Amino acid sequence: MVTDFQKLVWAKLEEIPQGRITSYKELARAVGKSRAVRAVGSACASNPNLIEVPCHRVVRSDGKVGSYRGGYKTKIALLEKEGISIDQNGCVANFSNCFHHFDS
DNA sequence: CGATTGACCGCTA
DNA sequence: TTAGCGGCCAATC
Repeated sequence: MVTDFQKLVWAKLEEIPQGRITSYKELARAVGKSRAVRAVGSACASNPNLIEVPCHRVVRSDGKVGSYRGGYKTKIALLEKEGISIDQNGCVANFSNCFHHFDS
């Protein structure tokens, strides 16, 4: 089932330009629920369009890439393909540099 | 319809 | 400074 909340989250994801990333917290704030970070995760976890929707551009606010529906390594591979560098600790190298902030 | 889980965040020890 | 616990919102079983 596709709810309005999910569509809202996915819509925000598409606003992220290529080579940029965002965090679940920022994404939650963008949809008007800054405390619903876990809900955003659930919404993306149920995302049927892993390629169509750039859900791999979403990372944790502490700098780590977090997890991914299609697998941890797959997320890293996609991010590197977008130009994002990931270190051995599973953290985004250019985190602050490539971070995308929403208007809201 | 009620309970549990999950791609998390922030505070406390 | 690092590790652990509780809380939050939605989706899924």
